[in-house]
Parts: sequence; C-alpha cells; structure tokens
Amino acid sequence: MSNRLNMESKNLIDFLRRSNLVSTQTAESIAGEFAPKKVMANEFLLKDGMISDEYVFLETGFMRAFAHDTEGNEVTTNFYAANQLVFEVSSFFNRTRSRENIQAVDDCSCLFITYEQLNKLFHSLPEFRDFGRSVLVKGFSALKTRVLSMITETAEARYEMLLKNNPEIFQHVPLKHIASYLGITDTSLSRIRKGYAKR
Amino acid sequence: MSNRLNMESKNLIDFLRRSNLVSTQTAESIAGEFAPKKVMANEFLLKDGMISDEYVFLETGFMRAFAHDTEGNEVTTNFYAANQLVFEVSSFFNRTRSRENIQAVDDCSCLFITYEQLNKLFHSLPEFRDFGRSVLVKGFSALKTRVLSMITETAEARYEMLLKNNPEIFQHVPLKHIASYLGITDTSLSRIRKGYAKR
DNA sequence: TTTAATTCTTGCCATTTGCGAAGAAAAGAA
DNA sequence: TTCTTTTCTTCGCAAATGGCAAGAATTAAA
Repeated sequence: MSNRLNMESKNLIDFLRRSNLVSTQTAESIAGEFAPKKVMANEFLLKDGMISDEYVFLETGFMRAFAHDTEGNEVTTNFYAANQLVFEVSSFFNRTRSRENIQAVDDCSCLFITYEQLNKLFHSLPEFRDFGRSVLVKGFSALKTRVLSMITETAEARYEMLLKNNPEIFQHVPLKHIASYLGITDTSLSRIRKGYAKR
Repeated sequence: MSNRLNMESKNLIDFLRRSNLVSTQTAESIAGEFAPKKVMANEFLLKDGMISDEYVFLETGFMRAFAHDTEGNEVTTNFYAANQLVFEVSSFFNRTRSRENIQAVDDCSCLFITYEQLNKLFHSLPEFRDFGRSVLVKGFSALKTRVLSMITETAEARYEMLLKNNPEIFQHVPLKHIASYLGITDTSLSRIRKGYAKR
C-alpha cells in the first residue's frame, strides 16, 4: 500500500481508534480496505429510491441528508461534518430503497467500503463487529434524544442547543435547512433568531 | 430441556424465525438460552439510573417506556405489546445508566438473556448476529419515521396514524400516556379526539 | 457589472397547542 | 357499596407557530 494512501487513511484510523473498540493494528487493516471517492458540492452521495451500497467515512467537506414530506417539501434529517460516517442505516443494512437523499454541501473527499466488504470485515474481525454495533447504538441513542427534545423543548430551546453544540452547521447550510431540521418553518426560525421572545 | 419450557419458547422461536435470518434449528437453540421471568403490573423491568442487563422477549402482557423531562414530567417513549423485544438499546449495549424506565402495564411473562449470554450467542452464531443487527436497524428506522412524522404531520394526523396502526395501545394505557408519546398534552389530545377540527 | 435567483426578514392574521383550573367520569380501594 | 384517586373533558386565555405575501439582502449567473 502506498504511503499516500496511508496518509489519506489517517483520519479514519484515528476515528476507528477513538472508539476504543479496535486496536491500532486492526484499525489499520480495516482502513486499508477503504477506497477514496470525491463528491463535488451539490452532488448526491445517495438519492431516494436507490439502494445504498456504501459505508462512507467523510474526510473533508460537509453533507446534508433530507427526505421529502407528503407535499414534496424537503425536510432535513441530518448534517454530516468531517470525520464522521455517512450512510443511510436502513437502506444500507436492509438492502431497501432509501427514502432519504444525501447531498454534498461542499466538495467532499471520502473513503468507503461496500456492503459486501463490510460484511466480510464483520465476519473476520470481531473488533470491527463491536465497532459497527457501537456506531448503530450511538446513532440510535442520538435519535432518541432528538425525539425527546422535539417533544419536551420549544423550538427556541432546540435552536439554542443546535447553535451551541453544532455551530459549524451554521457555516455550511442556509437557515431554511436548519429550520426544517428543527421542525419549524424558516419564518419561525427567523423570528426566533431575532429574539422576538425577549423577556 | 423440559417439554414445558419448549411450549413457553414457541412464540420466541416463531419470532426468531419470522426474521428469515435464522434457521429453525438455530432459533430453537437460541431460545433454549432464554430464562423465564414474570413482571407484575406496575412493576419495573428497568429503572432510570440502572444499567440494563436483560435482553427481554415479551410473551404476554404489555409494557411502557418513559423518561422524565426537565420539569419531572413523564414522557412516554415507547409501548410494547406481546411478541416483541423489550430492552433499552443504549443502556444495554453501552453498559451505561438508563435514562428511561420500562414498566409493566399488565402482568407480563417474559423470556430473557443477559448481556453476557447475548454476546456469547453473537460470537458463536453468525445467524443470530444478523438477527441482532436487524433488530437494531429496524428500531432505528422506526425512530426515524417517528421524527419525520413529528416534523411534518400535525398532532391530529399522528393520532390517527397511531389509532389505525396500533389500536391495541388504546386498550392498555390511559390517554395521558398516549398524549405524551404523541408529543402533546392530554388537553390537546382530548380536543383532537372530540373532533373539534371538524370540517 | 448587471441581472437573476435564492435566501432571509417582516407584517398580518389564522390555527394549533399549552396552561391552569374546575368539574365530570371512570377506576380502584376500603 | 361508598369513598378516594386518577383520568378525562372543558373553558377561557395566552403563547407558539404557520401561511401567505412583499420586500430586503445576499448570492450566483450571465
């Protein structure tokens, strides 16, 4: 394997290592299976109706996932910053058509493996299985937190949380996408930002 | 293994089989590891602050999961009917303290294995690994759908969906629990049921 | 640079939902 | 059955949010 490829994999190796579920050596051999891939701004990593076949690590760039509601409006379901995994769990693991789109916001450089490769690695590397499970569980847990905040917090509180915890999102996407992610209209978000609820 | 135990496991075996991921033989040997357990009405299968150590199959009865919001109000996060798995993903797999409670609504009879047993089975039975992954992925996907419906649908539409798809819930728990699950107050739910939005 | 498209803000008004409280209804306990 | 507790409904009012539309601001394209 070329030195250059090693350099490219460094972030992925670190990402694998940080889980504390895989050894350095295993992390390196896992990362060695990943192939590079560029996605230019506005291009789609996944289109609804397609079956996702790529388990993607985002090295640089920024992505957004969205679905369409019954009236055809875009509803943002997720944002992805660098050094994160980007894939649609349901389509990828169930081999079903995705209901979501994943689009590059900026030019992105990625590393990916296919479903088949992932399963081979799961089969041969118990550590990677644990890692894969951990990814799912963490995502699950984050989603639960999100449901809870949708139920118990006001839109204003959810906005402030997002601003505090994920300020980078605001540097990459228009407010209307953030609004739909928060479950409100762009009008409401504008009012919230204005601080019209001053007391 | 006693005949009686086999009888008790029948629903679990069917449940495992229906995934199409495990053979009948494997399903039987998996089910053989499960131990029975009763949870009387109002008792807790899991209390917040505890670390969940049981992967539970609910044979008969009905359960409810709930968390507390910042003001201490109960927020229902899930309902569990018979022939379903009942466990808190995050606490169980991450070995962390649960933020949720799971309480028996009626007298329940369950079958369960521990975290350790589950991992042993995962290690020795690839088919069961696939099953376990499928359970996680399905739950993940259902949660996503829920978030989307919270964002794109009115409380009335969410109520009608729940009534249509999960009518059994209404036979087991008071409306206030259903209200908090839908993300509204019991007052609002009452108005929606009244049909005040008649047109 | 000029034009066009997109995004963001604002105002008006309607709708949805919440809050607190009171009473009715139902369920559970004595 | 009678009493007590819980649940459910209803009311008046306030707050949050949406829909529509117009214009301002920003960004992209020509």
